[in-house]
Amino acid sequence: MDLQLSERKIKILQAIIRNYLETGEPVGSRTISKYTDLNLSSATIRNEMSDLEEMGYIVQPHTSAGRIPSDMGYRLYVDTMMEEKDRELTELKEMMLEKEDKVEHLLRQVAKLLAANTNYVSMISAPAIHTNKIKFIQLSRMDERQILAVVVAEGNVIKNNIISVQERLDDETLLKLNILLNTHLNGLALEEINLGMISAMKHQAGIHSAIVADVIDAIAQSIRAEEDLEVYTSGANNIFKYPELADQQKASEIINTFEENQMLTELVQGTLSDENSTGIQVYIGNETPIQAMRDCSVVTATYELGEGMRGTIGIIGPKRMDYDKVVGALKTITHQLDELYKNRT
Amino acid sequence: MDLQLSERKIKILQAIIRNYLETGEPVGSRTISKYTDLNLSSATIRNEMSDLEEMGYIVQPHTSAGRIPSDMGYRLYVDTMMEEKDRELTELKEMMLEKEDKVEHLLRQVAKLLAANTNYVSMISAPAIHTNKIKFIQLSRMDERQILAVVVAEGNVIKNNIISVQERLDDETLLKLNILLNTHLNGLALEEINLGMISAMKHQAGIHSAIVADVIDAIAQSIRAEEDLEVYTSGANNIFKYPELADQQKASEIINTFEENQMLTELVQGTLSDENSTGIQVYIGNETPIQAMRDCSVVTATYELGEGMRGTIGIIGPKRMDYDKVVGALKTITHQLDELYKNRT
DNA sequence: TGTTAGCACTCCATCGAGTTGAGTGCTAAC
DNA sequence: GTTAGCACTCAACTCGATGGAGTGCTAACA
Repeated sequence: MDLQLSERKIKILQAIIRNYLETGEPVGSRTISKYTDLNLSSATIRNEMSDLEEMGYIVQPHTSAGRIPSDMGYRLYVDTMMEEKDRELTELKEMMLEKEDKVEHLLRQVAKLLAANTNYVSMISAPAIHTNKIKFIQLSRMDERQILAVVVAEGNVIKNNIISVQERLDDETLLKLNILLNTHLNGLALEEINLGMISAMKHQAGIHSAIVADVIDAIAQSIRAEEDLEVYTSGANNIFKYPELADQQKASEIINTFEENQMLTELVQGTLSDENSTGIQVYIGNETPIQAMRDCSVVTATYELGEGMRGTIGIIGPKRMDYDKVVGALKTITHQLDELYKNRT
Repeated sequence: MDLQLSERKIKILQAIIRNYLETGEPVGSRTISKYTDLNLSSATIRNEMSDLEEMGYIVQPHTSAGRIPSDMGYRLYVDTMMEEKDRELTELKEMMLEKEDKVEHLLRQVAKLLAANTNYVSMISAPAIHTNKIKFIQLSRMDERQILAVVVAEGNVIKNNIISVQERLDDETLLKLNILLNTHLNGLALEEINLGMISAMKHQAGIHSAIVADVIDAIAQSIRAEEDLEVYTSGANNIFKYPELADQQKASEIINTFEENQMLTELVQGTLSDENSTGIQVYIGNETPIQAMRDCSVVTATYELGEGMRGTIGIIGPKRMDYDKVVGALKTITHQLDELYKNRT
């Protein structure tokens, strides 16, 4: 048997997958024979299907049932046969015109929209601040022993931090510290802050060097706290629309995973670190790093809100999800998010 | 038939409910006859049960099945027969010692803990800021046309707000505005800010009165934005542990409700506005304002984090939830949250 | 040599009949 | 007022029969 896929085999495989994506039912040889332009009898199709099964692209749930795509089959489909559908998400455009000024709200809205449009579950991670530049820092005194540090980063991401200090601070000192911090740190990405700078600042702060240390610690910490980054999900109940995911065992597991968004961050990290051409990644079944989602497929994309502010947006659905549509939708949406930022500045 | 419940009927009803809460199965006359100290034959129990059914406290899922409590039966139980179990939530104490400084994180933790301990779904609303006093306001300039307003309220609740202004502001003016706002507004609850004050401030601001208006608008808006208050839920997948809630239709509906936390706020509002003695409210089945939860019971409690900062904490579970335990746990937890605040200040 | 028709075979899904067991309501006796 | 006894009901389960979709194989055909 030739291990190479003939043209005809590809056509048949494609037909099988397309059909299965639509119906969710195993597809038999007669269906293919009838609804393709191949003009082959079901018997011939059967032979070919037998080959395809042996090659590992399709499987039979049981003898005397039709075939369904294997993970490998889906993979081939996604890699080589997909035809993206460009879906217009007009609602998104409208929504964005409203200029949600809270990034968080915007993202939630996007997630919601995406879930509603695709009938899958959507997730979206807030853009990671640590790739981002500090716009300014503002220290204010709250009371005797506490000061409030506000860090504003490029893209108007705001972090608040309450710092407890040992010594009392008068207004003048606070002002000086403010200036000191801002002159040194403004415009820097958070990774760019190094020990040399810190010690220089400490030196300049003189007797207040302890506070500088505290403040920088707090800033660093507030950044690190962001490491377990927020991930919003939407449309979790959509999984009930797909019988293969809707049984209690699986549904419970999946829902739980969404709640423990800890796990989702793994996915996000994976997507962010990966630098492939399109920025879109597809995890089929067991390819996903999340055990609970072995019966799902996950499609993720990276969006950018300008200068290094990157987040991840993703769709989780059954393995038989409409990849064409999903990839198209994700592309559209990331593109529109990019646009949004451009218009904003 | 006497409409008054005899001592014996009460005992039987109580036994039925207790048993049903434990097993989740309809309970028959023989069970009661055996496992109570009433020493009555099953036939007698049957007669009594027949009465109880006629009175509406119990129902039969079908002829030839045992009885289960009706909403009315549960109601009677909760109102008069419950024996709170004081559960020690030691983990909570430990956790609180760590002094999570972000209120949000603390609340999420509490929700998680509560869900894990009860095996029901928990929800918790962030404390409403609008019952709260302004500690200070800090305006900083971000760039030409934008200023950042940080409002810190009693209890260290922090709101950020980016305000776009028409005119350019120099540092001096900003400083003046800062002082102006703080002298007028510090220590006030947000409802206490009235038009008189605002016009006074505008007057003092002179040519910058437009900005004062902008700022106050923004503050008011940031407060109003808080109206659709955050509600965190945890343990959603616990509903799958109760067959009466685990079927697709219902589970989907319930999960969806959690996501649209819009709905939950209704519940929260209801609890917050109600001023009954214990602060604990029990909604059984159809009593709940949320249609999707007609097969659930919801128990809510109000917690306080000092001076007017109140939020709601709640448990959602099947109607046959262990009310004794849940009410106990909620009391413990709200009490400990109160304690926490005391130790903090 | 590739394609097709035909046929036996497999296996799931569905349906109905029969069985079981828990539980009731009623009646008559205590 | 309480209890024993009995007929009755009904959901849940088991079991076998039936039907249909689909396959694999073989033999014939172009």
